[in-house]
Amino acid sequence: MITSPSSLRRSERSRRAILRASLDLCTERGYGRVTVEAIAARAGVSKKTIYRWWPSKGAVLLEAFADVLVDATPFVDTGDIGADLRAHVAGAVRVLSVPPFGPAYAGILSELHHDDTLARAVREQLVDPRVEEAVGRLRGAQDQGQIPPGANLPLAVEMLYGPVYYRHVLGKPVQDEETVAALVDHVLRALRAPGY
Amino acid sequence: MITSPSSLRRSERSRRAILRASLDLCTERGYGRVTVEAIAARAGVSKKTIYRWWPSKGAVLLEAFADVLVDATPFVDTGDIGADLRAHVAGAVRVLSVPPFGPAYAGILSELHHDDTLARAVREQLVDPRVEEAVGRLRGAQDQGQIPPGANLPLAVEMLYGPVYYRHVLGKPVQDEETVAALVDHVLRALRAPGY
Amino acid sequence: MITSPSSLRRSERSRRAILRASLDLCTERGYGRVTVEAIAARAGVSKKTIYRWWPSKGAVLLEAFADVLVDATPFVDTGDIGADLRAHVAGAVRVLSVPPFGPAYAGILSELHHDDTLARAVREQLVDPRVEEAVGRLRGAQDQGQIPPGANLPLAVEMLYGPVYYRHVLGKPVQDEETVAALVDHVLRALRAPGY
Amino acid sequence: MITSPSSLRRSERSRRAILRASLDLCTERGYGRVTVEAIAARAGVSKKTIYRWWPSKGAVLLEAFADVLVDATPFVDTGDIGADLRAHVAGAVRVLSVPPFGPAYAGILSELHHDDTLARAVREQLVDPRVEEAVGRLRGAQDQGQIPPGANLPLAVEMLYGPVYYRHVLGKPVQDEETVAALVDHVLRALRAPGY
DNA sequence: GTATAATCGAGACGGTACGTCGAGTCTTGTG
DNA sequence: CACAAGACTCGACGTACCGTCTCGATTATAC
Repeated sequence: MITSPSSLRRSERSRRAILRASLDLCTERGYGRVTVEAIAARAGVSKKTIYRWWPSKGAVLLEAFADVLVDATPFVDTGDIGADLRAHVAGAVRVLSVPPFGPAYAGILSELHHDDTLARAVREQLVDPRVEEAVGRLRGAQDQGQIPPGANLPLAVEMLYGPVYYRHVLGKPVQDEETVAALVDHVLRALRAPGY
Repeated sequence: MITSPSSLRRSERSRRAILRASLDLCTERGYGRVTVEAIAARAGVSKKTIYRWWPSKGAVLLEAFADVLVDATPFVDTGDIGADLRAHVAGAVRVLSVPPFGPAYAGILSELHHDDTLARAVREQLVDPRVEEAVGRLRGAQDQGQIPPGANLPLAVEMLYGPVYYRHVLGKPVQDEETVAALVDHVLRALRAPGY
Repeated sequence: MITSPSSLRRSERSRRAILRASLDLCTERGYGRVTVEAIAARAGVSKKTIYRWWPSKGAVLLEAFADVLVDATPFVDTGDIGADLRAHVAGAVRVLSVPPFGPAYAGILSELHHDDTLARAVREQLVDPRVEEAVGRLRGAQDQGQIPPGANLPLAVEMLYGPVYYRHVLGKPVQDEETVAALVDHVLRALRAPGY
Repeated sequence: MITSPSSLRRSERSRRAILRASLDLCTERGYGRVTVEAIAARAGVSKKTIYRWWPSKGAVLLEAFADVLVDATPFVDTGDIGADLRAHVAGAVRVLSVPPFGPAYAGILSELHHDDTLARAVREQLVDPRVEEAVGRLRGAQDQGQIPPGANLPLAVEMLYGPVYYRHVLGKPVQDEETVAALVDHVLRALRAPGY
């Protein structure tokens, strides 16, 4: 976690109340109206306690959000690379379409441009692991001959996630499975097309 | 425009000073530290004048940003769809890599999730026109037989812009022409691959 | 009047609308919430027109108020100095107890301490004439032997008006005729008591 | 006090700095040009702290003013009611003629007509105690036979304070001891004259 | 009867201050 | 010593009026 002041005296009770309150407030008012003061009041916690363990409200919500996303985007190898990619992306899309997670993540993303610490945390804890898993799965498919050698796998993953983020940020989130399927289909087609 | 009180009495002098000041401040301090107060002070203008014509600082910066982007992403038909798409996307990427436009646009995007008016303005003034032009150019290529009939052109455009936004939002903007070229190449390959 | 830019082209229509609007607003909202902008809007008049003819909102209300007060505090000589003083003071008290005049006058008084022009206008147009009339009437009574020679008549008048202002300013205005009568009675008794 | 959030955690340091700054600004600029912002800046205090403990700038200045006035108008019984009243009123007159207290009090009075809370505070903290003391002292003199039984003592006190307020509000403050002496003399004469 | 010049409505402008909000820090007293 | 409570400084918010300043569009004499 981003936390760190190293202490075992930390109150688990307070931590849970804070994460819970921040998600509740996000549901009720939307990310933009969540404030550290409101979280503290709702959780029955001192502002100081929040600042002691998290650097910003974005970090609080990131922690509250991360577990959910990790659970929702498992990565398995069924042998069918298309099915596996569809399941993976569909998991993310599904989480983002269930309040408060979609708005919360949009809110977190909105802080990245002025909060480098948070940006690094998001990349290291959320994005990179998922990208690497996806690249790894693609590489497995490549080894099995389902994808030509020399294919630009990182770019492929960006073509997969890119539209999801693009539409989420612009407020027209991807909602349906068909779009996910079409996306995966096109990416795989690009990789398999002649030209490498 | 987002503006509204519709008046011919509006001071062009003030308008220009405001747009200029907002871009300058964005360069000097970054989007997050630009405030309406600072814009007003820098432009030698009262806050009321800003609030009279724009609903938020995001709207001010959007207007300041829009002209530049429009100029930078022309759309021509050279007969070579690949070259045309590369030129178009590269124009956008180039603008976003020149301060203050990259940070400014990241900042604007960061406000969309809590400012629906601004979100609509961005879509209607910046995103949709560009997307439609790109779709139109692809349709032209389709008519000439360079792309199979039945190809999912809107999805293709999202696969083009998606990664650019994705990386811009995550703070790793696309900077080089090779990435743009590879992106366009993959998208076209997906469209042309058998399967439609 | 305080006015003056010397012109016969002045619109009587506007003048009346302004005075009317200012009294109406004073009734509805209280003096403190009357603003030049509101008067202009209510009267269907440009702010510039108000500023052309009056230096401040206090001056506008003074003009609206002055006529009323002058009519309400006539000064006659019935031969009975006590009755005359009672009638005079009671007239003022009566005006001040009818909205909007009481609050309006309290409001005007409240501006005197930071508006010397207005303070002079109030003294010269409202206070001094009334004081002088009262002193004159007392002097007449003195000539008739109802008051000893050498009595401090100006002080007597201040003892008459003083409590009225005192209570008006402190928000406990004199309302009843008995208080006025007692006041006049005591003042006359002071003047007639041995000691001069 | 007017204050209210009732706390022992209140910073005495800030409170003193605020009262001091408000009086200083009143001296330098006059009551009308004192603003909450200026008080905060001068006192090195945030506006929030001022608004936390006082409802308005008038309340701040009232508190700053009250101590001084209380000290300046002691009430003693020397056995000579005339001398005692003269000393009492002269004390108030003297305070009001020393900047910044005269202008400050005029300014406070000017807010009473649109600030009921402040009006009540002025009456309860400043005016009523002084009036009651004066009435009490007169009653003592009455008991000793210096004043006839049945005399209207509250009215007498208003005849004493009334002219002081009247002239203060109209910008011609009582300055000299002779006027005070004459005032007291007339009031006592009224009380002692036959007729009760 | 027209010039012609000031006044009119409307309302944008640069300002100053308002009173509120939230950030992040600091202090006090309790368990 | 972490905690809750909450006061503190700071800086920005968005609003309200101020008094000044163009703008045409009426007027209403003075030619």
